[in-house]
Amino acid sequence: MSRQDTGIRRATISDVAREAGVSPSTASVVFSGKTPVSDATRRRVLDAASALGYTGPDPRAASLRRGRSGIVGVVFEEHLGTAFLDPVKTLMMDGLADAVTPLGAGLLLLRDHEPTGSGPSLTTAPLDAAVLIGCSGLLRESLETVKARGIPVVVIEGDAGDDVPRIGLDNREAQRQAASHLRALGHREIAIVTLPARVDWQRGWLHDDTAVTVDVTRERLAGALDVFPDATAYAAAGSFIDEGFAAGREIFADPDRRPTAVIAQSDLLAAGVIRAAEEAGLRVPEDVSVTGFDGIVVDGLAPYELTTLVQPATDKGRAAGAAVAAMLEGIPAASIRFTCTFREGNTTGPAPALA
Amino acid sequence: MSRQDTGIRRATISDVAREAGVSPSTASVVFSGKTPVSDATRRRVLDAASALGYTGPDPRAASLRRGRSGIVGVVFEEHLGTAFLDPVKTLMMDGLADAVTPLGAGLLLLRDHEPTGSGPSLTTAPLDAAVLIGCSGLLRESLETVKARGIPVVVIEGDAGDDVPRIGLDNREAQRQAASHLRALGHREIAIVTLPARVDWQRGWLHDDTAVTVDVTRERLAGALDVFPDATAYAAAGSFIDEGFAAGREIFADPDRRPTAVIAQSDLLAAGVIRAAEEAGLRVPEDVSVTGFDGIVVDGLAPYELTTLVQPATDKGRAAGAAVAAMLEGIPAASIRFTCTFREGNTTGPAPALA
DNA sequence: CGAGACGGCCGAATCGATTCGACATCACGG
DNA sequence: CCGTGATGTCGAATCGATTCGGCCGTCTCG
Repeated sequence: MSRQDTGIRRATISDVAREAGVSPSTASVVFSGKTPVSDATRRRVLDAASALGYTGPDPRAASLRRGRSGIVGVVFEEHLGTAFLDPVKTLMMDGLADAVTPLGAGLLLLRDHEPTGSGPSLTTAPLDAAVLIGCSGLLRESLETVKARGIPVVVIEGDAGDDVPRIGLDNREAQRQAASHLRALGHREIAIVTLPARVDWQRGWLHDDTAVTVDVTRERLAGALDVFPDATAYAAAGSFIDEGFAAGREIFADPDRRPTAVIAQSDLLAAGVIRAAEEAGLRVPEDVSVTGFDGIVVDGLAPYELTTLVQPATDKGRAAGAAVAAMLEGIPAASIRFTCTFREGNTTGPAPALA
Repeated sequence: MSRQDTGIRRATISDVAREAGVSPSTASVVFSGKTPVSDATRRRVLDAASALGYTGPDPRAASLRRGRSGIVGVVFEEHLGTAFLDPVKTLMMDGLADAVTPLGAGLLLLRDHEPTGSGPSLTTAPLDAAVLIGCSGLLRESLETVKARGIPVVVIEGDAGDDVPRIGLDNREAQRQAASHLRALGHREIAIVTLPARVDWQRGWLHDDTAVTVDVTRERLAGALDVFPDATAYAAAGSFIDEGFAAGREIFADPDRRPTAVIAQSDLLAAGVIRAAEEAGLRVPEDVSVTGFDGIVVDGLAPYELTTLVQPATDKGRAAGAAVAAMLEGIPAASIRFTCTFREGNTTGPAPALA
């Protein structure tokens, strides 16, 4: 009934064993290769299998017995499609995929807060481990479920308590480095374009620093403020060029109060800011300097080369994968904090002489 | 042993049942809700569960018994990270996610040709269904495995034989429409920038039409050639702005043989072509017209509005999800062919008068 | 007041494969 | 000629939950 209605049900390994005249255990071993089998037997089993159209052990049954499903859940806090719009996340996924593949595992996409109820959540999916991405408070909830299920967890860019390995970045220090660079170039009037301050944030000026609940945003902001305590900050609604463009327009709106440099918290934002600057008739970097963050390749930004902080996004993913692998082995995984590298491009230059 | 080494093993539903003083079947029913249970019993079971730290049925066991895992595999033919660079695929994933969520299923990312061997493939993952994306011959192989396993399959943008539902696009007709538009505007000298002609294609002029093995590329090319048989074609190595830029440079290189219009097979390529045109000192659309394909929002292309073919990318994903859902119900799903809508932007205009 | 209906709960079989200790066989060296 | 290993195969238990027929007690309606 519940079976694929081809009338007859698929062959099982017992069927194959019977057909081959061996015991199920032997047949099983032929497929798993856990134990040596004589060539003759192997041949017989394999022949029987293909005769019956048996394509290998049912993963469901295997995973039950093994206690492993070969699936690592990746939990996002945003709409799945949105997550992949972010090149950094994409790169991380890449690294993650790289790292779990040799483990024989695949990546299951999960949403943090499933809206339509019935979806597969942390609770119902056959996961071996989970990787949480992001840092908003929302993840806390997911975290509890997962920890309760006794599944190894790793958190990327977020804080999940001390018992959960964390893959992070030296956001504050890195951002401070970029800020110092600008300071050294003589800049004093600075505007900051930040990533969203909160989930569901609408773009707008950031007057109250405490309003920032997203860790990454807060840390990078702090780094910038370390050097320029008086800088103004405008928070975008996402890491997109268009958001940066909108922010840039705001920032360059009043000719009398134009900053000489803009610190953007992502390369995409920076690209938008540059475009806004061009629109406002400002040359980059002669009239205004712009720094980014991430070190990704912004498609279509040429000939500009962003002055930015290069973060090892792929490595972060890979590290998360490695941590998962370790935990699966029973070895406790340590938190890792990656370091960004400052890269000077052609979007920053000496502060223009005072008008 | 193989257990999570917390010393004691996790509680099972039988433990809970015992603790609550009911039979395992009753306890099971409390969680699944398949059968009415008295409130008193439910309470007892739930209490027992939380006392034992039982977080719900083990998905592995459940899926074995149920014959369903709640997982739909999505097979890409490229590096996972690369796949998400394409906005169209991203949108499709979105639609797909939407459509399978109410089904209670999640999306498992799979690579067609797992390089490192041991990865989870179509053969080893506990899939309820699979969605193949893309169209190269490589997928053929995957297809066989999946069909052999008796798993429902849907193919997006590709041909998999008549017994496999296919979600497609009227690529040729649509592209022809754009070409006709240009023709009506008086254009006669046309260059086409195509998507990759083959997997692992290096960018370059396309001299031999038969070299094109990728379906989408071929169909759109055919549509353009229907109207402009003599058009030259340059095949990019991927759907990126930078690729379009590179192609554009080639195309605009020789001032004596510049086309008056460029048909790009994707919006991203078109954006790059426009940028190349600007670089060459050509105005769009006064000196050269450019059309795209996809109808996506190209981040940072403003103020241009591409003349393009809008394809219902999200709907394609949704349709694939729906097809999967149907097949899971035992209802055979039909192939669907979506229609693109021509949208005129400000990147096409009358052909310039002859110099 | 009795019979049928129905809500609730239980038993037992089942899903399909894996695993490990036991066992048979055969070769070889002392 | 027999003990000792090595090699390969088998049996049986197990993984954890689901499901369906059946049974029992109560409620309802005639």
